[in-house]
Amino acid sequence: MPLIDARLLRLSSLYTPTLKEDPVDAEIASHRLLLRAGMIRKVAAGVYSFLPLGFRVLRKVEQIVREEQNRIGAQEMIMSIIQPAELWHESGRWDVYGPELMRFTDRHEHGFALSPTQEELITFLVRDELRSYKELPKSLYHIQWKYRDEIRPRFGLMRGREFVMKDCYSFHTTQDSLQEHYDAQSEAYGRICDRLGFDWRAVDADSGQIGGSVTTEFMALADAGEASILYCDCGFAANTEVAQAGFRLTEYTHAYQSSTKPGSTPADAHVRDSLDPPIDVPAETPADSPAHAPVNALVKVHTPGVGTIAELASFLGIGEEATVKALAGKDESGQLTILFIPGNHELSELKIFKFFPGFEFLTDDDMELSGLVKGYMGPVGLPQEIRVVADKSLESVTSWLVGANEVDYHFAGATLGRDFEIDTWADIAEALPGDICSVCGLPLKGARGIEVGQVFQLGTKYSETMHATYMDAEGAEQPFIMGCYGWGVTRSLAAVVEQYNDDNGILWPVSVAPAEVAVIPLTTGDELVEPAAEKLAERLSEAGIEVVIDDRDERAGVKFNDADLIGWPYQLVMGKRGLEAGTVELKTRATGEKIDLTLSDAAGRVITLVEEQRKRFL
RNA sequence: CGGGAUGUGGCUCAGCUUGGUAGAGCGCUCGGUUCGGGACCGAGAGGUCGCUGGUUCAAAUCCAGUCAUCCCGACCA
Repeated sequence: MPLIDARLLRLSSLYTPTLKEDPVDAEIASHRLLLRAGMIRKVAAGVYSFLPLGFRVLRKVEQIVREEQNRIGAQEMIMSIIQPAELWHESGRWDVYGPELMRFTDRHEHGFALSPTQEELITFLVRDELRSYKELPKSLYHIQWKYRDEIRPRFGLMRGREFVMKDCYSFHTTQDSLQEHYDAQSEAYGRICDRLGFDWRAVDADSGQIGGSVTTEFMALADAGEASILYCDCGFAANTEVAQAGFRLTEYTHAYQSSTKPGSTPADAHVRDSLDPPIDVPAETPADSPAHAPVNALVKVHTPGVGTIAELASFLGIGEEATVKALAGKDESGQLTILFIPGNHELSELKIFKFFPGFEFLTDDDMELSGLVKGYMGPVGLPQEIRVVADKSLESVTSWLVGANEVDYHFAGATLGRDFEIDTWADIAEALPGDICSVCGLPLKGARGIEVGQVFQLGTKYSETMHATYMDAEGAEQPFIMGCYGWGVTRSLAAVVEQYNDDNGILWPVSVAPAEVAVIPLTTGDELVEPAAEKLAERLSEAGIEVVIDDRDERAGVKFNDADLIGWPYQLVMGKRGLEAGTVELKTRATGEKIDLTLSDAAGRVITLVEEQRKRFL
């Protein structure tokens, strides 16, 4: 058996150890199938080797990214993974990055880091040689291994400690110039998503550790994704971390009325929309019943032992969205703060930290000391010294159902401006699907996503701390205005499999498939089948098609199953039966469709199909 | 780091409760029969039972520690 065949991939000699059974440690589709198809193997937690077929796919993903970067004028280079500690000290991130930065010491006791990202090195690289405004703008990228000692690597290639990332850095003299390249990168990222076949969304996001203010994440939609996003048909889309939902007005304009039945308990109470006309109060109702109160009156409701939102909602027989949740904490100055958010929402930690750095919740003891009643906090009658903050979505809600600051009691109909005031309105609640889009007012939809890319406008954050400057037209030193653009290459590979798989295996889009066409002779050694298969494979290969031939001495079932598992997009099945009638079978993996072609037509038809697919992904 | 779980031939797992001989299926090697959706028959190779220590006449099994891996949470391409 020849070891090398430059044109044809031969399964008989290819190293692709496929597995019949699911590996026990693999949970999600991409991890499971890439292992089973013999494309990757685990080395350690979050560290994988790419076997020949996996490597081919990896190279194809890289090539698509490379072409789209080159197209917008970014220049490819390659920077080292090993980086001296001094650079990281200079930017201040040696300490900030924390244990996630993989570090080591050489024999001379010099500290180094394995690169998790390249802001430091690229800034170091250009600051002494890119000196004049005449040389700007510049955009430089490389596709390189990255190292991050993740707290919890998981899901195979999805969150590894070693992964391939394309990272690009651009240098500008003006914000306009940065914006222009940022837009070009965003468009390039959209094209990469399209060429990889992604169902994707570009979303507003948090800039995290990298810093900067303007940023967009590119999400491949998939249930296995670690990110959650909210989007709207109007085009709005954001990472749930930062999504600011519009007012959930109608949900909260409820007033409480106690039941009118004599001897009734609060559990019989019902909640009605405040815009409705007042309900009729039957004649026999006692004169002191709250039922006689105006609809928006402040009503104290006895709610014994009801200390949580869930209990309150079920006790009153209403939805959690009709209640207001209170949380007590303090910021770094020690200022006591009560936060109010819609009852069915959670506080967003990311948002609260932006408003109140160092915010932490009050302990039960602290609450008692401050005179707060756990489980029954509300805005009515709070001491002056407590700062009262409420989520923006509550601003237009006039009537609140809240704690009465007294054990076992809540207030219904607590009215903003009449019964209480809010000191600060802030976006602090995490938005949910069904919340109102702040752009168009329709309900938001939710989805899970895999973050495959993110673009940032860094501004002068790194150039200032690392003194990276150029000379402007007036001869004055100016810090570079920078952008950076990351794309997860290995993660993209996993994302493709997440979106393209079925019970039998992977359904590679032609753009990244390890080969475009598989020729599958069903009987080896047969004087009719074997030469015909070799000839057909040869012809396709000569036409520039990437062909694999399954020339292993295996039974038909094994070949079919491996072909579907690995996911060759087009499979030409050649059996004795068909060939005697002059036909071969063409199976399209993505659709499962099988059609018979005459032997003489087969090559031409498949070449046309592949070329159509190639165009689709260009 | 907190919570949960698992470590037994290459893979998937049984055996552990109740200590005494290490097992199955798949895969692999050889021979034969088969050959269009993971064949069958026969023969065979292959295991420090994660590691260390303890209890015991005797430990895969009981005890302690430790390491690794996976899942949930806090961090992120």
